[in-house]
Amino acid sequence: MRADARRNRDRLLAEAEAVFRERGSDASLEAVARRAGVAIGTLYGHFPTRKALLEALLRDRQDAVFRLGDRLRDADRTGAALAEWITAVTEHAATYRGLAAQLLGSLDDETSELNAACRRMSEAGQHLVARATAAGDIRPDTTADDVFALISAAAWLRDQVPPAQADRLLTYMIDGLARG
Amino acid sequence: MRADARRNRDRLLAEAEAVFRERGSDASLEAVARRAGVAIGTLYGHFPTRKALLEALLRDRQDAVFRLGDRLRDADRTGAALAEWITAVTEHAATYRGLAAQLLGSLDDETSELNAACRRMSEAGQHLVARATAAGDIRPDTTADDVFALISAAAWLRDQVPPAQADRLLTYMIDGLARG
DNA sequence: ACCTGAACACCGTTCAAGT
DNA sequence: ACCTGAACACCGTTCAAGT
Repeated sequence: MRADARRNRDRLLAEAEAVFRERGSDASLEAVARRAGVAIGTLYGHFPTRKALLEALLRDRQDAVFRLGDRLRDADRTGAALAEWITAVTEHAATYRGLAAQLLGSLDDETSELNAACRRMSEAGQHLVARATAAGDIRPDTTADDVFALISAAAWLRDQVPPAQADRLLTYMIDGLARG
Repeated sequence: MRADARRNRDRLLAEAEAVFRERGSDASLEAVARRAGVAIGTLYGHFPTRKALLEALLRDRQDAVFRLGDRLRDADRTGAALAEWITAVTEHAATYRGLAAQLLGSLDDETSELNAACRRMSEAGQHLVARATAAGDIRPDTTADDVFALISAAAWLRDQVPPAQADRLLTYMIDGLARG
């Protein structure tokens, strides 16, 4: 990759991060290009879709989430492990306003650049759900899709209400999952 | 109100209803005006903001919700009454994609044309929450704002996942509220 | 009293032309 | 190999001019 291309790519990612944090993940791509000091076509050259740009932005953060998933795989307290997973992924999915909807919508959309990441997250959740149901820690009919959807709803809430309230409501949701 | 103005207003409401159902509550207002056969200025003349248009669209449906609120005011089983209220308002808030966010955001925004409706809904909820906490049917620290936020999250979910799953997750949330 | 539609500012996306 | 920016299609919102 040419040096100037690399530099443009890096600047685009940095400005996209800033703009998405300020205005949400549906913010203007023209604004991102403008702030990065490149033409709009350069943005499209590096990231053909908004989701491709989002995927690149989330890469590093996702790795941390997956490491947590690995660490929780064999935890003794399966209910607590699932709760910790849900809390971490909720925070991840609330990085930018509007991201939760994109992630939830990408789980079943194979054309989405976010699909692979969503599937990996869902599969990590799947394992934790299976262990928690086997241990009787959560409702027996719970699916990995349920957990992914609940996480998305909690992440959506984090963008709409004060953090303390969002945390409390997430606790309610997790408890609702536990109730048999 | 002049007869032609009345006719335009009615057509605008009918087409907005259709367009918002198809494309969500942030659909193009130009498309609404186009389908109603009037100029875009006519739409703005009748409804100065998108929220004003939404408010007019929701009026009838809201009345039904408030009647349910009145009916539940003195119910014996306060937990069940609150659950019924939550279910009904969730359905109401999921009428169009994107509406839940507008409603939740309008609760504390006095400049929003939806503010009055949100406050009325919140107050009806407030009474049911107070009765349910007094009876020990739900967590004692639950507020009317919590319930409104939970309803919004459930409504948001209804636009993202299949109805059966949304119903199941709403049950989880309501149970989470009940857990002491 | 109400309607029209041009005007302005803005955006998503593509692609021919440049370096 | 990559970048530029004009081009096209679309939208939100306002407001002078019409009826």
